[in-house]
Amino acid sequence: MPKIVDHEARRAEIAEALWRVVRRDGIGGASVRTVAAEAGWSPGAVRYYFPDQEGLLNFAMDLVSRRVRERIGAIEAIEATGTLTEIALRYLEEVIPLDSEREAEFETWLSFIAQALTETGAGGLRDHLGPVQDGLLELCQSLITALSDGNTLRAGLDLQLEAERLHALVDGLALHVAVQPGRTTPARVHQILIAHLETLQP
Amino acid sequence: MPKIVDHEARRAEIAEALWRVVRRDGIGGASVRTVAAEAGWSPGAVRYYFPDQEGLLNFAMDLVSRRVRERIGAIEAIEATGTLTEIALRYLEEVIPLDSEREAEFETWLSFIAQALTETGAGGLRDHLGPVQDGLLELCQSLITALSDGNTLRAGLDLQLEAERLHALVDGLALHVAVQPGRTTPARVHQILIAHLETLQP
DNA sequence: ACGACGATAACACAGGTGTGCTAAAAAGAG
DNA sequence: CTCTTTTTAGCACACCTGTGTTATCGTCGT
Repeated sequence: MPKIVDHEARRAEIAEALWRVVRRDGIGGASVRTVAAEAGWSPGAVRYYFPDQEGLLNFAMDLVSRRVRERIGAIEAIEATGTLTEIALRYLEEVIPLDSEREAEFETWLSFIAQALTETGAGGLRDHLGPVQDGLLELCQSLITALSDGNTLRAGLDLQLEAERLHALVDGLALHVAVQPGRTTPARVHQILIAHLETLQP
Repeated sequence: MPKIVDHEARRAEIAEALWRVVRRDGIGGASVRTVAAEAGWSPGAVRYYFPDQEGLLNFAMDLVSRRVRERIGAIEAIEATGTLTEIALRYLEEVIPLDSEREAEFETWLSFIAQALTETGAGGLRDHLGPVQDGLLELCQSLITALSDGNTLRAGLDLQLEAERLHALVDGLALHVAVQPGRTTPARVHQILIAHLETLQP
């Protein structure tokens, strides 16, 4: 029997190289050859795992999607000390790109979004947009629900609307951090999120 | 004397063709040839007005930037009837992509952002990011200030922080409209903005 | 040792790209 | 009409792209 490699792991490794290329040169710079060079293999080797580049791009975007949702799922196990608001804050900051790793992830994701929006109808990159969006929205929903159940929420609020408002705020902050990190600093994001959560309190 | 054409107008016309190509095929699809075909000229003609494609891209992005800021400036003349909150709402909805034209503009802008973020340091597309961002932030600032001066604002609010929070909310909503127009409808955006402005009232 | 087969590399081809250069066309002044 | 300058089209070159095909390498069970 010949050498056996874990295909899925190898594909993930190549996809991560794709991310780095996309972040460095934009999505247009992600050719089979450049990705192969970034990953440290020959173009032929890359094409063994991905017959065409469309499949490569799709896999890479899907992998981002899966990683993001995994991370959102993983933070269920976050430290549950302090007030409910403090806990909610900790959840949210897990999602906003405040360190360089998540910053890279968000910028890459932004490139994917821009590319996916050019495709009309479903069936390509566009299919990966919804799940990530949904994951973050569901997180916001469960946070709002938790605040509500803990009587940490003003009465008479529309919970669904508040979740969507929080969701938009979080994505907007993430975008601002990416575009103008000098102005929208992590500390500033912290302040704005605190202020927002406080306005939800009784 | 030879035929005289308005260079600036012709460049703008070509830049608008560039936008259409970017929106349809992504920024990678915007070559000198494709843009020329979209604009209805020969590649040579396009190259007469833009010596290289980097200049073309820069001009096109700068033109978006100028147009957006012009539009923000132009809505100073908006109808000033109703409560201050209603007026503020009308301003904000002038900025969020709720019709197909501004939707196209926003998607194109998103592609530019993604591409600009790949460039390290200043000097390229990245220079056009700040001004647009600033324009929208300043609009939010003046709206918050107007609400404050009109005693339509809760006491004790940090005006600068509220402007930034509103700014992030607006950009997040715009992003959500672009990514999931099915879920984030214009009517929903309207509701969320109203809810947000109401939380700022005394 | 050997052979079989998964994994990798290499090459070939047609097509698209940016851009430098050159020839043609158009249009008003004299 | 003719000349002059601006504007447009066209061609050529080297380079990069995706992908199909073919050959080589490495590793293991026998």
